[in-house]
Amino acid sequence: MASDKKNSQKYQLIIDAAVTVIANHGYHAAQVSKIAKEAGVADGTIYLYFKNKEDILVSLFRTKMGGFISAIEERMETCHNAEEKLWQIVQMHVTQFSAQPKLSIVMQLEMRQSARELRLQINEVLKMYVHLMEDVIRSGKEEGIFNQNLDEKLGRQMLFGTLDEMVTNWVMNDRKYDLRNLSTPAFEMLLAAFKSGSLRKDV
Amino acid sequence: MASDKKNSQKYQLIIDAAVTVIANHGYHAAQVSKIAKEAGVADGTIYLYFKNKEDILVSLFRTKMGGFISAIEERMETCHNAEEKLWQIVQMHVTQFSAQPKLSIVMQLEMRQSARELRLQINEVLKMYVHLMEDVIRSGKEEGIFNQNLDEKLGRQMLFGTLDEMVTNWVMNDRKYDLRNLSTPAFEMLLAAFKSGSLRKDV
Amino acid sequence: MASDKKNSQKYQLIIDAAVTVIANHGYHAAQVSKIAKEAGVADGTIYLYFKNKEDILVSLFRTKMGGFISAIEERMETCHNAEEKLWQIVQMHVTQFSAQPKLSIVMQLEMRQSARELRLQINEVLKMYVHLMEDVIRSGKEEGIFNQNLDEKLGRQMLFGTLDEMVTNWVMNDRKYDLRNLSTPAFEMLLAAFKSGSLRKDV
Amino acid sequence: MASDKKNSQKYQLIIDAAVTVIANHGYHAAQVSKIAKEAGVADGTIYLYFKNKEDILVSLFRTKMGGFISAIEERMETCHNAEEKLWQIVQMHVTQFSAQPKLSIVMQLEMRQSARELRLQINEVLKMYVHLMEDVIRSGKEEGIFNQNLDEKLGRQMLFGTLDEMVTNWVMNDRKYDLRNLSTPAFEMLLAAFKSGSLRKDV
DNA sequence: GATGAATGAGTATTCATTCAT
DNA sequence: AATGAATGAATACTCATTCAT
Repeated sequence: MASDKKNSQKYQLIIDAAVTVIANHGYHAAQVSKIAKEAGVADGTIYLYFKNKEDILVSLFRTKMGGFISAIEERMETCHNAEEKLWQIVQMHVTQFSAQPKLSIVMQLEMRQSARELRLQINEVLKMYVHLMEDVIRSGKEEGIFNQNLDEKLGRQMLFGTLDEMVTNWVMNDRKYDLRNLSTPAFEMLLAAFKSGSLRKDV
Repeated sequence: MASDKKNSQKYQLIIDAAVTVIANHGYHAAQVSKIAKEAGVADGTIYLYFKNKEDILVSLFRTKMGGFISAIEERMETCHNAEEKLWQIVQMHVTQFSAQPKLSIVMQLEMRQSARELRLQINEVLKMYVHLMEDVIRSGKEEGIFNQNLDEKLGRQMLFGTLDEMVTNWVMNDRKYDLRNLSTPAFEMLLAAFKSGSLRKDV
Repeated sequence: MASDKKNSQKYQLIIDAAVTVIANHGYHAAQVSKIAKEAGVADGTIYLYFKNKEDILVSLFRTKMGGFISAIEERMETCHNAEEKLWQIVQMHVTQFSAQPKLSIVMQLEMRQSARELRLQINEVLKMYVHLMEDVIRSGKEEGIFNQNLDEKLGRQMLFGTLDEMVTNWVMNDRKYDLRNLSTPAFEMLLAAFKSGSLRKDV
Repeated sequence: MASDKKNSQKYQLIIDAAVTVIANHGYHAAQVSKIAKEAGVADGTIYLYFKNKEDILVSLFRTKMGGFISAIEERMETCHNAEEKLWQIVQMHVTQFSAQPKLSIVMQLEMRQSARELRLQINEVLKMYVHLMEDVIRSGKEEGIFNQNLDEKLGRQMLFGTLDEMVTNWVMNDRKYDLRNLSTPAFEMLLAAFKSGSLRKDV
């Protein structure tokens, strides 16, 4: 039944309405009634598809971030080594946010204002992304491309932290510049960082 | 007069009470009356020292983050080159948060839930830190240590993004490990990243 | 839609509850929650029908005073000259307040304690009554019944001031006597006053 | 001791400060601290001269209205008959308010917003004025100038209601015109009203 | 499935008054 | 007498959620 609902037309309709309302009015002004109005349904109808307001937001995050990560995972399969994979992560991360300005606002600025409890659920979704990143770093080490001493968690923190800060800055500056221009230099710096230890070791 | 108040004993008392309450109960459960009780003053007394609730939080951030940044700036003066300065930023950032667990929770998790308006004021304070970081990167380029093509803003985003993500992960994992152990590998990776371009140029 | 709400059962229910609460407890003790309880609805329901507390009071005044004035205007149409009209004003003013003791308390004593802003809106409603009175005085002059030199505004001030003071005194004396007994002598005095100049002119 | 205080310099200083503050900021914005500041004394000092805030306002009313009524009573003594006395009341009432714009605002608009309890004490002060007016009407009847059937209370209500409404309208219209110009026509109308019955009796 | 009117818990802030100095 | 820092009670309004239709 849950799956029935998630495949239903209105389920997506309501999630997209939530994205629009949050992007336009901000997280704190995104009342359930406003989302219902944007979706063209009655307030009560929301509760036929979602347990409560938090469920809308978690579902929003799961759906959108899920698609985001899936797209990257798909690309991974075409890659021959960790360097290419790293490039795909950087490039896809930047490209996908570039292509969805409304979603960028919601993800980078507004949803971060959410309560602790919701943030925990968001983190559950992000774990997939985290694992993906750590897998790439691990395989890079196995391939001998990255420094053998590279801490996988620290590497992932640098990778995610850098990408996240890049996108956040871009959104906070009203998306005035083309974020995609930063993917190549960012990739090169991250690559150098991940290789770094090895360089010195060679000496 | 404003300075009188800020130097007063109770001003700090109330700010410290706010840190404690937010760390213990979370941002959304931090009612003014709870802060007053923790500080051992009457609710109304709060308003002799702060304009409103938002003012408590902004002052908290300004005071604590101001001290944080000042401590780093002070260290800068003892450094002879950009590499040393970068090390000081990484090391001090990590050390200062390590030493103040309650403040870490407040800064990394709770205050990010604040409303847009408050976050704008927080960003004003952070600008000082951003400038400090960009200054270091710029001087590193001038000294020929960092890649001449290194984008100062992108470099700063990587620096801040990495440090911020490191601390956030540490806090979210209940500070189970010693954050300071990460400062050396993080510094080395960042240094390699900032030098990276130059290596290729040498070729 | 606004009209839908104003015609709704609950709109009137709440206004009548406000009259009762204000009459019984006084203006300053008339909390929204008390009005809601008296009306038998939840606090929040009030805000489905009124913008805020002030809106309840303005609506109360507009509704009640509007009906009051309409009743007088209706009677005006049956009158053949200004003297009859003047009589209707005096008699209806006195009769209507006599018939609604609770409303008299609210109008004459309690609502006058309202803040400046609310009083401005009250004055807007009263303007209708003022115009009605001035129209009668003007027509009396045109009919040659009242003194040609009679200042319309001054005449209206005497008419309203006298009636208002009569009702206020009656309410403040706990409505111990029959206010309607004063309508005939009051009318005769006002009539003499309005004619007065003309008498001397004849000489 | 009470008399000591009332004769003290600061007692009057504080009352005059209250008039100024209420006239400038309105009744509801006239906080004790604002009055203290205007008077140039500390908040606590107020309570050495007045029991509480209400006591300031009652004292204000008693002092100012007392002087107002005394001035009229004094004039009464120079009058030879009720007609002259009536003229003095009308003329003095209008003249005294004309001469004190700030006090007019306070008396006619602002103090009427006061709570029921305060209003009762104000009415106590006004009783002196009421008696004065009723005395004049009674003497007018005894002198055969006014209608023998004239109800003293009703007559007084007309007299006070008319004067009060005249002054209130003048204040509400920002004192744009010379109120004193209305004293003669108002007097003539009132005189006619008070004589009225007698005219018909003569017939 | 769909509606939307009704619910009611929860909280920042002001300001008259006090009292230690 | 004078001060002014400290007190703490009191209240309108929002909005997620329900449920009768």
